[in-house]
Amino acid sequence: MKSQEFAQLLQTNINNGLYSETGKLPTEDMLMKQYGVTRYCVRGAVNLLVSLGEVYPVQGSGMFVRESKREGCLSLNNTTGLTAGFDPDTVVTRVLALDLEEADAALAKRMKCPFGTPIYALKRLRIVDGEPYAVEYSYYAKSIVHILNREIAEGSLYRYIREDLALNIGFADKVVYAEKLNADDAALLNLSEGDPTLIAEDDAYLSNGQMFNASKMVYHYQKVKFFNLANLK
Amino acid sequence: MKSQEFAQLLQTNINNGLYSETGKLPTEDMLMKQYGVTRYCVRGAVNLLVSLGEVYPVQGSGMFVRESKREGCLSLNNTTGLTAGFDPDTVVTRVLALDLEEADAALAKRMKCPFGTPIYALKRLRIVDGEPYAVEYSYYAKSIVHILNREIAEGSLYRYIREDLALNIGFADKVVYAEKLNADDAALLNLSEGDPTLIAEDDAYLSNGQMFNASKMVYHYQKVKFFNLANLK
DNA sequence: TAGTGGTCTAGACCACAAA
DNA sequence: TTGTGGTCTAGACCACTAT
Repeated sequence: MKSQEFAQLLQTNINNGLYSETGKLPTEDMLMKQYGVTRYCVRGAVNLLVSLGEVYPVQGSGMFVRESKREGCLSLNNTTGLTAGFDPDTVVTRVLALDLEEADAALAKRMKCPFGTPIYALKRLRIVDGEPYAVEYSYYAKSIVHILNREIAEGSLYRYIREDLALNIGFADKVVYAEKLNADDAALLNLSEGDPTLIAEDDAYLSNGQMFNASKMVYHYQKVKFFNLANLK
Repeated sequence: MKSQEFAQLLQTNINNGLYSETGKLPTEDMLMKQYGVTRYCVRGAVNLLVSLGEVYPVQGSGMFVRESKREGCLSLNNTTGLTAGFDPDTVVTRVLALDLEEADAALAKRMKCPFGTPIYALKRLRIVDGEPYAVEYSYYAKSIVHILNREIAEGSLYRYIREDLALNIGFADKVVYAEKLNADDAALLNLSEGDPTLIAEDDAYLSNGQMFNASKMVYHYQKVKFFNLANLK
């Protein structure tokens, strides 16, 4: 069994509360025996969970579960966009605009591509439980996401890219800040111009380092919080 | 040489632009030869840098530098509070209040400690380049941070805890959101009541899992952005 | 002192990318 | 096909915690 699979197994155990009585995982030796895996595998899996902020190891003492899932918060570490973390049934997406453009200077810089590169430009309103949740402005490189139509845009684009296009999503740079809402976005979010809004800008890359997506999410400030489990060592 | 030291060395090289020509690190074999370290050490170091978002590996191709340091943004992954990432000379801290309290029900819950536990309560105004930057409300467990006075509070508390008290800071849970400023904080930040503000709440733990600090940072929304290098795999 | 996690060695073979 | 990173084995010893 690979470290990654084993990490998934441990994660499932944690989520099922298997270790909640003591708050700690079995020792490395126990895990090796229980699951018939090597120490290499155990340590690889634990390292993954540590870097995800799920557990923390204390030398000489054990490996402890870090129970601090903030309910209803969006994770800053694992997700881009929005669908992950919500029941898909509760998310409705209204496509406000979808165009195929050729990158001008600004967009070329934003997408780190040559001038004139074809780029899909998309504007969506994300609705959760019937309430407007975020306005999303996003761009996708046509060279990677060859086909993008309204039907696809009404679903989870990340699911589409990962599963239907079979591309490996790797990492993202995020910038988060607060701003005053403009009139347009305020109207879409049922808020007033000048109200606060929480903004997240993402640059997303495939695991081979190709940038495929830039987006700006304008969140309803009363409905969205981000959480992050940081390692300060 | 330990993996961690080697990661530090590689990080320094990256920061010095040693790899900026090709954008990639030497191969594992090269690093082993150049620095006389084992593959174990190389891979441990690279894994660290990957989890920090500094590099990304592409199987069969190489290890690439992820150049996206956002100038002037605060990192969400590595830091709590503020001093890290600024030239200490440019940061001035005004202590607005410092009291030793016994935890009431709310504070006991916030600090995950028993009712009545002694807690330092601190309110500070952080000033960067002469401009108000953030209002900070923070609590420190006296059982861990035994002594806290105005003189100490005017400096970097994390430096104090790490270096003077020789404690190992481990990790933090962060929650980030936007809000309307209240009149008090607005006055301190030279903004208006009802303006947006970016809030970060941190629960910080020693590496043995003891919680020692809870804080709420009320940031000037025009001066602060957060960035985060996320791994989506 | 015993238990537990942290580091390391010296190999081997697999999976993927580029030529 | 070759080079590169990914995974793994089977050990050994070190560093820290709890008793």
